[in-house]
Amino acid sequence: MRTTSAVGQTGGVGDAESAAEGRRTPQIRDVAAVAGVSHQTVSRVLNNSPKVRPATRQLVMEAMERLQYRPNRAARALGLGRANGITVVTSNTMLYGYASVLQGVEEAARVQGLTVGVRVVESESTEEVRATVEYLSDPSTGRVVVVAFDPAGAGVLRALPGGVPVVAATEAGGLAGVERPMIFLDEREAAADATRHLLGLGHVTVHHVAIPSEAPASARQSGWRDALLEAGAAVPEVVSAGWDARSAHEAGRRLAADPTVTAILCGNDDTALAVRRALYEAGRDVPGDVSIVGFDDVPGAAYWTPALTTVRMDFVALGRACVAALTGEAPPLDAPRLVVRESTASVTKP
Amino acid sequence: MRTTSAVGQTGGVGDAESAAEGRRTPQIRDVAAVAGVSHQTVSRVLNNSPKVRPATRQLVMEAMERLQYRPNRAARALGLGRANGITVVTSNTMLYGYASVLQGVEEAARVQGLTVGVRVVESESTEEVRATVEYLSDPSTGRVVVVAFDPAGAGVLRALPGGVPVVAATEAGGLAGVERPMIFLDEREAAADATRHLLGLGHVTVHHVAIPSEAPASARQSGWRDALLEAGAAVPEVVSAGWDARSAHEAGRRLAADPTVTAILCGNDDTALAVRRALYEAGRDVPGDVSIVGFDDVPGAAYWTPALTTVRMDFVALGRACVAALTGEAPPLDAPRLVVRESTASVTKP
DNA sequence: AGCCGCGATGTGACCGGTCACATCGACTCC
DNA sequence: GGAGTCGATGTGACCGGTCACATCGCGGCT
Repeated sequence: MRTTSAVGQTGGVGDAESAAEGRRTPQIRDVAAVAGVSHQTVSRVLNNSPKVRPATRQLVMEAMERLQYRPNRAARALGLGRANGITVVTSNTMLYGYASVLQGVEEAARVQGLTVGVRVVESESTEEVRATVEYLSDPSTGRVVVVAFDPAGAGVLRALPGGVPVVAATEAGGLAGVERPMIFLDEREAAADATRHLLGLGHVTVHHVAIPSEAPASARQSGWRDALLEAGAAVPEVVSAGWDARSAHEAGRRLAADPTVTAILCGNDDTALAVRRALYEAGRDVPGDVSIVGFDDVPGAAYWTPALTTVRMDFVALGRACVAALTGEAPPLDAPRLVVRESTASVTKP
Repeated sequence: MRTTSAVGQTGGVGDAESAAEGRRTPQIRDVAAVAGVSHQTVSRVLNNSPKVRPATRQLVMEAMERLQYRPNRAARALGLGRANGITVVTSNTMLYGYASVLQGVEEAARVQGLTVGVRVVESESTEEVRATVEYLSDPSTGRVVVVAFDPAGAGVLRALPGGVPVVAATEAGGLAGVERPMIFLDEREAAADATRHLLGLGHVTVHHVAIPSEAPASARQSGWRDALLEAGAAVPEVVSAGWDARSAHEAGRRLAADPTVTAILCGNDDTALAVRRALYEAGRDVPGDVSIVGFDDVPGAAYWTPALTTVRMDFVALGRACVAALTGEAPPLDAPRLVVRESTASVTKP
């Protein structure tokens, strides 16, 4: 790729074009020569500067088209001091919430002509966090979106040096003690709605299987608790599960063993799947014997058997909002909403 | 970020360090001054060149540590001619197979110190493909992995100029008429195994719900067909579905309406979910009345009710193999394997 | 008429790495 | 003992954009 620049050697427009049509990939100076302007004017056109006469802009655009010019992102990043792109830091790319945020970021970034990078932090270990922060400390990294739904993401957010332009997608309420722009879906009220929905069906109380959370009590959990207290219902002990199906299944088994359990609010849909399985194995029907509610509304939830009652979380919009916050003004997000389907029913027992 | 270089102004090691400890982010020339070597030697250390004496290397490393030096990826990409990273081109980031490949690429790339970019092609429209190819035509893009499971990805692969270093993750068998390195999971035999498994359970024949495929007949489909022919069973017409649950559900309804259907091989697990739902709505039990088999083995499949018999596809390994192919030698991939669970059973009807 | 202001454009240095080639010293070989 | 060789290191140009600042031309104002 080491080549010689034609600048200063071209005698005129004709020469410039023939040189540009050679093997070398054209650069702004070639475009400038063909259009009969300076390289700086070409740069201005590339950056949509308003200080270019329409006629000149047209000339430059035609030259770019003729030469099949493609801007070099690396050179731009170097000159600019930082890349014109967004790096998404996440602890996972496959789980529904995380993947959806990534999807939203990509959509929004692509529309604005920004590149998208992905960096996974596998755990909250000091070493992992340090390596990730080091990676992001390169000033040419550009803007960053940290998906801080869990300790790994939160750890990166806390350790990030001040100079890095960042927005975090967090759990509802944000992260305590972090002075960074944070955006989140507030499902607290929806969790309360779900709990009230179950109580309204005649359940004496509602149990909760919690998924990992950075805060001591997630919004899902506090919405649930408040609705129970408000209704004067007993607040059962929270059962905790991890992200994996196995631990959710184990949590489900514990609840299935207790005959007084008739309603369960699960931390997410994946958890609900495993809990439902555990209930099935214990011979308890859903929703005949036990009602369950999930969180997220994964694409297949409506096609479960029975179809899952859950809270719809628009993580894609969350991702888009993060990009908006990084490049301008973040729009307000719609609040998550309970979607009632078939996995919840009235208590049938005497 | 516009700053002045200290090169040529530093009088000695002491000066160099104090200058470097100033506000400016250090560059290799600062590290060189502190270590008492040339900037080129620092560059060699960064690139693990064997031509550096261990003692010298040690000196440079200490200087980097002391100055908290972070290499600038943009500058490196510019000098090198291309970025030291991998861009994943995919039509989706949320569907299981696509997300898994991305995960695998990220894992492998991170280990090698490569950056990972994501670019979504939403459709196979000329405009979308053109924009994506243009994006990738920037020489500073670096290496590319195209996830070509569908027409959109395949379109990009076909339109990509020759100079771009690329590897494609494709359907089994690769893409006809494409002269590019292609890597894939060959599930043909597993599809045949699944079909034989069902026939062995006493089913007269097996129906197939196909998901979108770039080839006229996917490996899943041909493995299925061959196993049927081999056993002398009738080959029913293939029912096609899209990626969305709705179309899979519709396909399921058509099959559920036919009382002779007792075994269905679904194009993937998501499809199986919707098909199972359609069977349920028609009052047909799984696996009592109808046996179903999926493809992929999504994380929750073992926790379905009934647990899904499916073919395990290691897409993460596929992603890792793509990176390996781009940076060295691609390892052989394990063949997909049928995992028998609860959704398949013997025919009980008289 | 002459001066000023301002929009449009041009000039040259600069971002922070890498590359090609020069240099230097020790060691081998005849 | 002098020339040749080779490994380790240094020097300066270069990658392709952007930035700060200079310049140019033209209309309005006194």
